[in-house]
Amino acid sequence: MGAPSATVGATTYQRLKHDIIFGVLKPGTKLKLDALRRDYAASLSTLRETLNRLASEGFVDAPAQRGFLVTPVSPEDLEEIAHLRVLLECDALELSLANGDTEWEGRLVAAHHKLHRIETQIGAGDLSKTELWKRYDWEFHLALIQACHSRNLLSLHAILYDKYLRYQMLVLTNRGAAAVAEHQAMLEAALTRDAETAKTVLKAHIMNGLDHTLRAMAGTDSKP
Amino acid sequence: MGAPSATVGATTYQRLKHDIIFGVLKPGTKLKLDALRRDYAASLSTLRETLNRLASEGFVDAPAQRGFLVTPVSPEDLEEIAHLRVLLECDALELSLANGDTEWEGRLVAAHHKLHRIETQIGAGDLSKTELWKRYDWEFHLALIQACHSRNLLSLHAILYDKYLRYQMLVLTNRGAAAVAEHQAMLEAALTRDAETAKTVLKAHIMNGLDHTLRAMAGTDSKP
DNA sequence: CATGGCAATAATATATGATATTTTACTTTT
DNA sequence: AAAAGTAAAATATCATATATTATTGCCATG
Repeated sequence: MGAPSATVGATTYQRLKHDIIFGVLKPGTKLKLDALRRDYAASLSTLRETLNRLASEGFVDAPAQRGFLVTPVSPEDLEEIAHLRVLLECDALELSLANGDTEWEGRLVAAHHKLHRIETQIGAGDLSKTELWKRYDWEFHLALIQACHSRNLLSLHAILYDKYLRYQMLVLTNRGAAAVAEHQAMLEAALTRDAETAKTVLKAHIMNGLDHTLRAMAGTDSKP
Repeated sequence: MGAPSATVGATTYQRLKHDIIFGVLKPGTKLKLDALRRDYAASLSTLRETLNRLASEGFVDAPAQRGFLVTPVSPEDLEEIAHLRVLLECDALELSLANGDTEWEGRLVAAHHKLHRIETQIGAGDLSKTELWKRYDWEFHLALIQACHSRNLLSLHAILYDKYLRYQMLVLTNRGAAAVAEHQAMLEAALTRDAETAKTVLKAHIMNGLDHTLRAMAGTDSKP
């Protein structure tokens, strides 16, 4: 039972991407192929294939002739990502509210329930269950837009969500009650098909998170 | 002079991508590694790296354990792509009009001039200079949004433009005078910083192209 | 003491060949 | 003609080899 063992390439891809997003591999880190071969138990060819994919998604930089490194971070980059996430996710949300059927509503309610549970359990300081919490956050945001029926839109959005997430993981803080209320408001607006409200709250939700993360980044900045 | 010979990987990437976009490799074609090795004079490793990159950009499909194929086409996919291109390019255009300086205006005027020249030379039926024409079209659309100052936005847009272009190349027709007028209108709106008009025209420009291509696709459809 | 240049070293890009698995094609059987 | 089983082709992965390119440390020169 469970997923039948996937290919080496696929698991390496997931592990590397995970480690970049969750900060195991810090921004700017040089990715030396020999070291990676040990750590990820994959051959050179497989690793290079994986790194090329991550490079084209923007999680890895591949300057010509000098290998790979974890894509660096910057406030400007985060702002761009947040901006794009607002643009795409709001658009997808509108489409989804227009198309979603009852099945979709069911999945949305379920996703929100799980997210709400863990959000209220965790509280504003606790960071022990971060991975699970972020998974549920992802599932809720995905559920919201899933009825947009555009594979292209969904796959672009997934990448942006992950890039945004990396910055959140970098500063390791959470906004607590405010975010909970925003999720609640989005659920309600979605169920009543109030696209305008839903979009407004979503935009605020993302921009507040941006603001929060930017402040935290400035706080932990290396410059004194 | 000229670009110093790039790496094998880079040139293979460009050639493969070009051949997919311009229909040398038809949608759905199986990409057999052995054959590619001959045709593109690259080793297996290099080819697989390239194909993985193209896969993550969506030009190639890579179903688990059964190699690679040129991503198939469908009217739905084209509609999604056109929709996304409108969304991103209009947003970028607005930002660009807000930020562009005189240098930017200069590059824009130059790009339009080249495009206009070749557009009026070619006429509605001629397809001999297609590649050059499309290059100038790209340069003009890029010039319009280049002052948006968002690397992330520009790189997403570049991929969408290429995907849209593949469909246009697939049906090999052009809209003639109408498109010329739209380009002209966009240039003027851009120079007068009239973002609303520019966006409206741009949206119409893309949607008209979509419509045109969809009709042509329906016409050459394999089903009788 | 700084600086420019050069050799030694490390790392990368590319290529080749080998093996285990998996698909696909084909043939035989019922 | 459907099912089953086998042969052939293709893929995924790996180990290794070579040429090219980047990096580092050292030395001479100013």
